[in-house]
Amino acid sequence: MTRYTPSEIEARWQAVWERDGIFRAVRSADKPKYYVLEMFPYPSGRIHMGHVRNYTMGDVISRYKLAQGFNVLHPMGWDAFGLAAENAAMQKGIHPGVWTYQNIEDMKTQMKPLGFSLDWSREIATCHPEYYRHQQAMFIDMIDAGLIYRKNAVVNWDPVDMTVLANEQVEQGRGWRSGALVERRELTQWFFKISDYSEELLSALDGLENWPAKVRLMQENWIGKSRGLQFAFSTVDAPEGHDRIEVYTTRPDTLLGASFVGISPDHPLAKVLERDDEAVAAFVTECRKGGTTEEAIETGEKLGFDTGIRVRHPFDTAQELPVYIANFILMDYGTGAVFGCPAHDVRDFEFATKYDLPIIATFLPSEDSDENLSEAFVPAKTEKVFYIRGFAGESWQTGNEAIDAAIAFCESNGVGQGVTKYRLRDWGLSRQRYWGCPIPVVHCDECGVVPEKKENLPVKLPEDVSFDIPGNPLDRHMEWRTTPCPACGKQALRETDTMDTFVDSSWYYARFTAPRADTPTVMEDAEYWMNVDQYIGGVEHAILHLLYARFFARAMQITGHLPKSAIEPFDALFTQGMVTHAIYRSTDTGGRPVFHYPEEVETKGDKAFLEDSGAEVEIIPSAKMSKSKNNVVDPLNIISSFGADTARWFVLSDSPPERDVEWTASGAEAAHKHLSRVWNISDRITAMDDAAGTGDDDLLRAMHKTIHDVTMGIESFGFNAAIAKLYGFTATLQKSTAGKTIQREAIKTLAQLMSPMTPHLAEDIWATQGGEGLIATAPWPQADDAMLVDDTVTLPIQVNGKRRAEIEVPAEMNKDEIEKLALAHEAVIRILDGNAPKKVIVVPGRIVNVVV
RNA sequence: GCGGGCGUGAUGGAAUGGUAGACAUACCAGACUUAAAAUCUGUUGGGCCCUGUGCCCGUGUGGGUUCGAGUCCCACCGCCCGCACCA
Repeated sequence: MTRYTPSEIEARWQAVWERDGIFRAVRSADKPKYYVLEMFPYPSGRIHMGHVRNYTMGDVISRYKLAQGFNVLHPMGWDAFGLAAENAAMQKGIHPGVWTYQNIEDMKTQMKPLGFSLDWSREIATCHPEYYRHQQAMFIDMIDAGLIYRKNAVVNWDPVDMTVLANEQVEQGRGWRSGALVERRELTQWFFKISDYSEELLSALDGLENWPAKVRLMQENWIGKSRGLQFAFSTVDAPEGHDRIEVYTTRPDTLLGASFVGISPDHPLAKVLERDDEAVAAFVTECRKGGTTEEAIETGEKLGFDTGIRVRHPFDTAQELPVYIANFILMDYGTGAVFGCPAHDVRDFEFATKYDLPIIATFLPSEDSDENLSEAFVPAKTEKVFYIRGFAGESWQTGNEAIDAAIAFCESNGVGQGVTKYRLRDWGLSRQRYWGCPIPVVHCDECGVVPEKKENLPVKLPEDVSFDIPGNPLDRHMEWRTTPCPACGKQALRETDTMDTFVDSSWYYARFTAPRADTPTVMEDAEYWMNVDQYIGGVEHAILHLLYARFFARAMQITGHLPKSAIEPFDALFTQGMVTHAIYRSTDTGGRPVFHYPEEVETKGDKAFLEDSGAEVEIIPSAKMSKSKNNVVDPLNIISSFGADTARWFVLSDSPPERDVEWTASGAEAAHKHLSRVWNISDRITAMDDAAGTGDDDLLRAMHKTIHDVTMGIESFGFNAAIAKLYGFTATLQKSTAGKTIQREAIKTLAQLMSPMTPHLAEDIWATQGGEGLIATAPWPQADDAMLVDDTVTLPIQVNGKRRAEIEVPAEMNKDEIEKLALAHEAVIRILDGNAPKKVIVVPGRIVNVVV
């Protein structure tokens, strides 16, 4: 009897895999390729259970595909630029580069014991000049291709991180990392022309069948396509140059319900008025402030200022509408001006009520409805309504029909035109930070903004910087900044902004296909390895990273860095859930909450007690692992006490992969127990003598069913269900009295089926039982269809849909005979009580239903 | 507000429209043990008559489609997520 000692076998097999280089990906024309990628980590220095879960899922796929004979690419790298490194530099006085590279080393040593099937020879770090020099080269190519431009823009300024944020990085008026209230600043910034690809990025979503519908929908909403009418009101008493106000509306069918025109505080007309009128200036200033105060965001009070200017209604020039400056109108959507139709818009209704403007219904739910509305009437656009002030189409029609008719009518009468708009803005990429990829341009007094020459790349970050003063140290580094102009050779200054770190992660998947190449990519490699067949990561990247990466693949195709076939870089996407843990809380004498680490707590049933004092603590169920709540479980502790295979098995076993899984000590122990049990079975089989046993056929049938079920489970990301089947088969094998040869075949197959999840244990059993070569490269077992069908099947008999009896029949028995048998069953006869059945439904192999 | 998802035992969760609760946890009982741990075995949705190889109810609530619904359709309730003054 030997003992399962994961620490010993795991290290041993990892060494063998590394020695044989079996996970090294080499291009090969005669093998189908499979590219599996997990979202690469930020090198914080510590791996956590979320990493373990994410990379274990990828590893299951990778090992499974390898066993199926695919040429698998499964690389790993580091999303290594970012603010945390600078914060560490400020707090601890360590250079961001030193901190980052040390963290990478630390995390690698923590990841290696998990035994992932990674090709470490392709490792990349985005902060390495060998990575970012290619990013700089592509940046220059993209400027040439017109995909990047510079403009003066009002930007989101994070006053804590002292940098600009993209619109996507502002959440409810706050910086996504710092949580600080974002201010508005006007700066000259670099932008990717992602908005030019709005339609393309939207319509291509349809082709991403193997993406979660949820993610596609989130992107669709984010791109925010709308169809509407753009037209101009002519003004009365307006300042010069403003004899027209362009507006955009998605509800042109409500044009006859217009009662005011609203313009943004940032509208050009508002800016003109602001200059000459103190009251306007005061109001506009208030609005700008108001946009970012917490109170304004919460209450959302609609404020307006009557400019005194009037506009003429396009259909009836005698009708004049007032022009308000309103705080809720955004300059960067549509034209920065709207017409208000209070009857059919909740916000306009609120505004009209406040400023005593008319509320004019254009349509009603029925012909006899009251025209005087007490609240805005906003039915779904697919609902038929009755138009009392329609001007195009039928009286009874849906909103959509009316909108189409209204646009057609307006176009043919010279009132504006139908326009499609998108919510998606261009992606501002400039960041006023040190630890990022330098933007490779030079500012020359003579030549203006000039891209650096490609032969001068990389523009490397200077090493000698200090972080004792807030702001970007590059600004202060005159020696680094001063450089000859690439165009005229005169002394000029480098750009000190660096790129948003989302740029780094927008193309790393492509770099992995040729990680050491002198060019950003190599066409043959990209053509062979792209696309990523399976991408796995957190749903938190559903919009930002995945949208940027999709855009970047297109931009790289245009600039000749990716083949056309790779413009949608991720064929299949899987978004996995988090690892959660209960929180253990007590209160101190001052009534403040105290959070206890799981290892300080002993659980008994549904109660938990502190190990040292025995005091009971409150259990708060399942929350995301968080340092502030002390509900973290360190993977390293789990590996040292149970082994990597246990950690891997457990994170897959308890919940479907797309959902959160709660880490529990008992669950981890159960996983470990199970692996020991498998080990012991293998041990027992080894010690068996060769005498014939009983039930060989039953064991083989169970084995083939398990092969079938587990294979299906892995294919469909049903890892938890696959594991349940493996538990079942283990129990069967444990009790089996079959002969040694058959049991040996069964344990070897079990090891193979487990090998994607618990590769070390599987490898060891394989070797012990005389498996050929490594289990990692052994061909995946095939289920024999003939073995999946039993000779006899148990059919439940229902009467009126309720189960009443069971019969055991030969599998190939025909319907008529089954029906006869079922009707002859005593329970059925008793229930029928002499009555003839109305109908008997026989589903062969499934069920019999007798209808009375 | 708009969009989407999900509601199944004490718990995590199984279930191509076909025996609801697989598998695991927890609990309880038993074997082994001086004892404990470990290991192994067994029970566990609720109720009724406990006589069964018995009957009734049961997948958030109410309705519908179907021979048959956790699964499909409609309405409602609850929870979760995304977006949000988007014209």
